Amino acid sequence: MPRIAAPTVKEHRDRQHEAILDAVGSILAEEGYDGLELAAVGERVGLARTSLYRYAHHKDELVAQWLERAFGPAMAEAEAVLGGSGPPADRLAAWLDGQLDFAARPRDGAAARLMAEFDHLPEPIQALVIDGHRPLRDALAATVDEALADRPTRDPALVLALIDGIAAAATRQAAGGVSPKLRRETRNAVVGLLHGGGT
Amino acid sequence: MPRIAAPTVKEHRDRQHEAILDAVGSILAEEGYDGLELAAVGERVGLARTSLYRYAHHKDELVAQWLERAFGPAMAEAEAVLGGSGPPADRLAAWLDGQLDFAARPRDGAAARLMAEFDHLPEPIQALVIDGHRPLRDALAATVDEALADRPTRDPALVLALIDGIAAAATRQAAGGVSPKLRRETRNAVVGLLHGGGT
DNA sequence: CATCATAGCGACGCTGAGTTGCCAAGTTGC
DNA sequence: GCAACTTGGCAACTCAGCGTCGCTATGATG
Repeated sequence: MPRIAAPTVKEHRDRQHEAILDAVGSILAEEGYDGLELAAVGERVGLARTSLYRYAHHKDELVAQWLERAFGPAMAEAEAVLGGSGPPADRLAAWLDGQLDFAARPRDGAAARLMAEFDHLPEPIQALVIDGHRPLRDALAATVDEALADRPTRDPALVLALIDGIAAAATRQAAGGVSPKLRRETRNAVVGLLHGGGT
Repeated sequence: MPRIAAPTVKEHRDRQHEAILDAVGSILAEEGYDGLELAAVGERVGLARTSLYRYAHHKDELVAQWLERAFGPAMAEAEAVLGGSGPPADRLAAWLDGQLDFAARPRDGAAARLMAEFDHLPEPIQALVIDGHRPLRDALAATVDEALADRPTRDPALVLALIDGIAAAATRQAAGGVSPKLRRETRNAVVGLLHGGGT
């Protein structure tokens, strides 16, 4: 155990782990997923590339850990917003507002970017993350169901998919900053999607 | 020039090229972009892996060629639809209809899948293809501008981005078949996005 | 028929992920 | 306080996949 810079080994390990995930995040923000190389991660932390395998079994696991750390709190909050009280359309709009804020926070730029590109990530990562997302997906679906409860001709699953598309597009836009216009257009788009609709 | 199975060399080359792009397409459909390996492409065509470099400088160029072949006609048609006559909202709806039909054609499943995820493809591919897409993007933007011409408070760029998101989400849904409901929900979503809006 | 152009291929080099065995430095039990 | 144990770190290795190079065989060209 060479070079320990913390009171205890356990603590040292925690710090290193944090530093590694920080490096992963910043590289993801700068280079994107395809530009993420373990050698670069190690270099930023001051570790040999192979030492990273003490903290994760695979490169993708490192990314998954980082996603968990980055998304965990925001997802919990989003779930709370969706599960709150008030008209479902308002809750959805509030959720979207939160998404935009999250995407706009510079520190979480990488997170937002990956969220927007989720479909393109390698299968294993999707699989690793999808479980963490399930509660949020369920909350979203439930809220859309509720919003459309008295509109039997609407198709909640499709509406949910379209809201998803809007949210993804808006999130991408928000990476460059959240303007009032963006907030308004997005909110109107979602609310319109719920209220508009067919016969 | 060993083993030629066509009247002329030129023709032989064309056939090989077609066969290679076919192989690229089928592998893309089966394995996705990340699962595309030149060795597999070569094997399907009956060529050594390295021989593929006679037809493209890089792996990504092969993908770009395939995209061009796959999207070219559909893009031209989409451009024509958008540039047609009638209310701009109707033209956008018609364009979306075409997108859904295209995505639902089994033979073009891989193309539709990649189109839906275009934004998430690796940078080099985007760069290679983006030029081919520009006319369509321009036509889309122009149509949205036209649709919002008498609504000075709206933001055409943002609306376009959101329509994009809806189109992508709908295209993904359409890969599993186009139901009347999907068609209706999608159309309403886009039209609502144009007509709804702020103050 | 001599020359040229080029499809195809095998050998090679490079990069980046993952494995293995060793060492050094904390931790633990007596 | 020392011996046994644990574990972070690392260098050397393997492996997969992309791209390059030089040669050969064969069709085109005059």
